[in-house]
Amino acid sequence: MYIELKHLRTIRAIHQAGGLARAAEMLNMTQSALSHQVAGLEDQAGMELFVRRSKPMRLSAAGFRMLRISERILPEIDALEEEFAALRSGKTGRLHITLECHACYDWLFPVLEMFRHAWPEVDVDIRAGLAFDAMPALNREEVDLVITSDPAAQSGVTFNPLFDYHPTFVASAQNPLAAKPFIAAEDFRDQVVITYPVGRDRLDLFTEVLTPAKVEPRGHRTAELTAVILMLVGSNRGVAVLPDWVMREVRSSADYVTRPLGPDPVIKRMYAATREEDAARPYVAHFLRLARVEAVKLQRG
Amino acid sequence: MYIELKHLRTIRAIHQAGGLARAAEMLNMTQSALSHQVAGLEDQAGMELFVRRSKPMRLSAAGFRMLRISERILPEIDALEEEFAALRSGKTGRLHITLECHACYDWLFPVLEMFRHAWPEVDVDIRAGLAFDAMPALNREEVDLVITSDPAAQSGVTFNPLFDYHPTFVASAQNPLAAKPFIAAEDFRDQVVITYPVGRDRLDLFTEVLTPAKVEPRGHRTAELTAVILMLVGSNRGVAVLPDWVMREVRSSADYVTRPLGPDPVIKRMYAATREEDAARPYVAHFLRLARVEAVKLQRG
DNA sequence: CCCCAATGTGAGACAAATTCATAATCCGCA
DNA sequence: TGCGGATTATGAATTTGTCTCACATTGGGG
Repeated sequence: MYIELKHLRTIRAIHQAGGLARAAEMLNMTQSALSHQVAGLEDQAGMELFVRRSKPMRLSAAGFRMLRISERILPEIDALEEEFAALRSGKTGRLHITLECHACYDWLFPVLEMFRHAWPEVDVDIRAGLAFDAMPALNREEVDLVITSDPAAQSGVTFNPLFDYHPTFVASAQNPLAAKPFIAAEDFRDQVVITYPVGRDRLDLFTEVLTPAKVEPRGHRTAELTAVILMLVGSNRGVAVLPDWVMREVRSSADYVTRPLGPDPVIKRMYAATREEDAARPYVAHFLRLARVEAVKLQRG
Repeated sequence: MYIELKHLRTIRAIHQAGGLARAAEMLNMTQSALSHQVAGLEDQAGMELFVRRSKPMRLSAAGFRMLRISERILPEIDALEEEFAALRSGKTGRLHITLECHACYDWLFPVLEMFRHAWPEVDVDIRAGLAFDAMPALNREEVDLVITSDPAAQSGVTFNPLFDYHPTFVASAQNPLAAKPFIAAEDFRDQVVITYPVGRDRLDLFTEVLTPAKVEPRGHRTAELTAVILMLVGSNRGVAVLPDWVMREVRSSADYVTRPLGPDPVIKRMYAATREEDAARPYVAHFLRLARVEAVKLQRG
């Protein structure tokens, strides 16, 4: 027995219109077509859905059950169609974000807060756990936006610059390196470095400084949270390299020193990668604008 | 845009099977057919419901929304189909009852109580208010069973006998008529009669006694409830004619007297009218059996 | 880079839905 | 009770849609 939505619409229309002929008009078809359709439906259902003893035909008991189902289901379908219309017009959609930049959580949350307020219909989420190969996930539409500082050119993907930052050295004021005006690769040889627990290829300290100079630090420990890293640094259990804007609170503290990486200061750029098709969506554009503004605020302290 | 259940089933199948080819197999069609169908659906939706960048194709964000709707709606349809199967096999159905016999409420409720226990799936109801032309309503399938003592032969309707009863005179022990062994039409000429508030053509007192004898009682007042009628009779405000079994509690009371209508005692038969097609339904047959058993119990007191 | 598996495409076959024309019913009214 | 209008049913022809077959195309893994 193959009920279709067409049948539910028919049942509802005949009930509402109070007769087959009027219902046919309502559904933009001939009375004959509807009559054939009803006959087919009753044949499939194996019972009469209408009472024909009286002339404008009416629903039978079984027909009423079907009507009740119709009245529950058809509005849901209508809602789906509306939702699709909204999707097409760009008023709604999905924005699932993943970060390759571990420190960026601090900066992302306020952005998302503002965004959700402006686009309540958009399905926002942060997808942790697949940060390792974010770009393929972007391609497969598992996520819609990747925060990354590594713009590996790729067809179909747009890298939208967000802001520039300096990977910056931070240490306890007690640390001997506090005496130096800038920090070079060699300086890390007898230091314990503290990083996020991710691969070296995704840590500025390694990609920009240590790996090119082939320097191995004395020790390496990891911490999930930026605040924990700074705490460990503050108690001189190690040193770290973090984006400059992460240290906005620490810079004014007497317990810490921050130093540029040198001799030439390293400058990196953070990007929001999106699929090309999505870049045109209004809410994506709005997210990027919000992100840039928020980043500027952060850097100014 | 015309979404159909077919499409919802397709979306669900492709998601479950994890690919179009396997889904096609699951739905008993060729891969090609499903491909065409999906293309048509996406065309109608005006957007891609699947991501084809990866090889076994997966749902896109929009596709997932449709999947969620599918998972809400399809089980309801399955439930409807099961319900229809039950209707066909006679395990379930509707039993809307109307009474032409006003006194029968007292007797019907215990029957319905037992019936609901035995057939919980059957939609039972008592339809008041249309008692005036119950038989046409039976024909139009507005009700499914009519309790009546007037078997007006009619095509398509079966009258199932339930029990015989005597319309019986009841009066206060103070009433002069208490002295008579039986009550005749003439005896009512100086009495106030108390009846249910329905037309005379549906009151045994009139149809069987007064109207044939062309006797008009001194007065006529009405009451909705049997208990109220008996109360009024008890305080000698009038006399009444009710089915014998209604008086089971009153007969043993010293305040009342009950007398047959005479000289020849009137015997009437109560019927349950059903449409012929319905008489075969198992739950209808069961209801009739219960009704007869209960009636016997009542008459024995 | 090639091959396998998965998906897309186009033409023709087939099935289903629709229409047109007309018949059969029912309803109300005189 | 019979008549006219309204309502539904039916049958054949036609249109529309869906499926299949055969083959092209495209990713992904070795």
